[in-house]
Amino acid sequence: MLNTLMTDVKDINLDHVFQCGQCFRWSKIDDTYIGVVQGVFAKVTLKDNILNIEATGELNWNEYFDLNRDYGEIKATLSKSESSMRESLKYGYGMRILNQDLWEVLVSFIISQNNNIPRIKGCVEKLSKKYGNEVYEYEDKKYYSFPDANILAKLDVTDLEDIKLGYRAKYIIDAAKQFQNDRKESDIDQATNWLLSFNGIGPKVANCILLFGMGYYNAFPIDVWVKRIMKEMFGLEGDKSINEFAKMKFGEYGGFAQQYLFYYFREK
DNA sequence: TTCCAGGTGGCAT
DNA sequence: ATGCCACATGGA
Repeated sequence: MLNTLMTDVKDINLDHVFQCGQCFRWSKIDDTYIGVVQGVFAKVTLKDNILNIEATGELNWNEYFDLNRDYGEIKATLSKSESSMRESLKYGYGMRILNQDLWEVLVSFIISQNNNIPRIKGCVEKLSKKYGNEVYEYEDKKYYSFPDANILAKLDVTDLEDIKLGYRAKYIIDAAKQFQNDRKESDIDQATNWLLSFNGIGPKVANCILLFGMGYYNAFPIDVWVKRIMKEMFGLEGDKSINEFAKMKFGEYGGFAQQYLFYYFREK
């Protein structure tokens, strides 16, 4: 196991990072989070501003946890432009947007449609167990990588019956056939069009993928929770007015704002 | 039993 | 362009 220490880390809390709804493959045992990233098994703890990572392989953890970004500045800016954000910012003070694998995010959020978080996690786990590679065994539990697109592309929907993906199984196999990692989209509009060309990816899922898997931090996913929040806080209804408001109010930090709000209201 | 969950595709206006 | 509605699954 490789041990990595990140000292003096700021604006980070592992519960906020892993439980804010952006990822589905980390589990908590006592104070330790355990997961698999890019085929690397890892145990993560945070104590006294030291992030301790034990992993089975090399990974740029600095990038994964987005540690080069100044979240203090982001929170200060959001707080200034919209004072009613402050409760959410305070509540989820240690949230960070992880730099996750695009393919894993794409599939995970196809699964997320009309679904609940515990079941999404279950589906992603079962998918990994059946079609990923065994990466490590820890305390009598085996951990698996998320399966590559070329593995899932060969499957038939009947192969996925026991994963209980429902009608989403077809979307995932089709997406696996269509997915190419070497793409040429260079801005958010091109990337959005590429995502919307997948069957089973609509505006909401596309925005989640843009934000969590492609580094477009101005993406603003609008789901049932965000609709409630926007109506309650600002009296806004309809995706169009919500999008305009987010763009005007949060600008390049839209994705962060959305995530602080989502996490606070969902936990509340 | 019915309703809901980080929605979307297909079809009718 | 906009408004319904079916869609698998499991927990409340």
